[in-house]
Amino acid sequence: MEVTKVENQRLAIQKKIDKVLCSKAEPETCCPVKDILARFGDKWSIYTILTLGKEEKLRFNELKSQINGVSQRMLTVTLRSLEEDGLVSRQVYPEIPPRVEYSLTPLGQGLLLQLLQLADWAKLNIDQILEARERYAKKEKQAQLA
Amino acid sequence: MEVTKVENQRLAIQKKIDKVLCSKAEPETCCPVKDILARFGDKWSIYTILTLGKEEKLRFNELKSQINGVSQRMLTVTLRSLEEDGLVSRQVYPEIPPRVEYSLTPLGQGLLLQLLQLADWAKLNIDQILEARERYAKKEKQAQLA
DNA sequence: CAGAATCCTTAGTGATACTG
DNA sequence: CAGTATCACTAAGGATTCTG
Repeated sequence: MEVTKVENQRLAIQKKIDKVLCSKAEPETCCPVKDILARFGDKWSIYTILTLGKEEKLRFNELKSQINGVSQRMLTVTLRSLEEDGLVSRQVYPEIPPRVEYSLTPLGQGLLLQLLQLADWAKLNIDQILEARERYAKKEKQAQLA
Repeated sequence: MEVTKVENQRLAIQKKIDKVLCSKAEPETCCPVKDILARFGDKWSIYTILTLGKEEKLRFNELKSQINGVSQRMLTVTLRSLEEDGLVSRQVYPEIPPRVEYSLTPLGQGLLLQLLQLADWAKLNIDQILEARERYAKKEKQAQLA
């Protein structure tokens, strides 16, 4: 019985993978995971989403000062691409000096929750990963000596 | 009552973000999410993990033929980095011709589950994202005409 | 078969200067 | 303030050739 259960779980996973992993043709829009990952797989998107998640509404320079190390250019590029995907909304107030407020859309908030879940897993397993890296580094060293 | 509940949820999220988002110093090892994302934010890692998740054990060329478009070099690089993090195990059989079998470690299987969860979200929301992109493209076009 | 090594192209990123 | 435009650099990725 137990064995069948595990077996069934395995099959369910394989089935899921098959649906997610469209192996051929159209590299775009075909694999939704890949497409989503491309959104925050870059250097600044995660930080931007997390920072906006904390504060609800932030102006350009507020974001820039809270995201440590980002350049003006890259923040602009990142915000544009997030806006393009409907994850961030951009509210322009036609004043002088100009004021622009950024915030997460409901869609962006949904993604934020996914990121936080991933973060839970990451925190739970980061030590294992760091250990694995050390082990690997040691093995490398020994291989070089030989 | 309802309001307080929502309010509390919001605070819980902000707290979580604060823990995940270490804003200053040590860019490495400090933000676990970023660190994990760097693992499969690249071009081939996800495909590799998903493909290995389907088949349990695969040889180098089997992987290469199943991951559509990957070069020999990039597959090697990807596998090495996944092995380094303890996500993939590499079993060498000292025969002639050589045989090498790759498989997910328990840690890698854990990450696979996370990826599949993300995939669920992705599939659920990909349409909204695509719509947002179209809307954005239209707005861009109109702005250019003006 | 499973790669290592090399070279080359280009996309991502960053610094700087300028503008409504 | 909130950008845009330009240039320059680096690293990711890919094509090819060679090997135990």
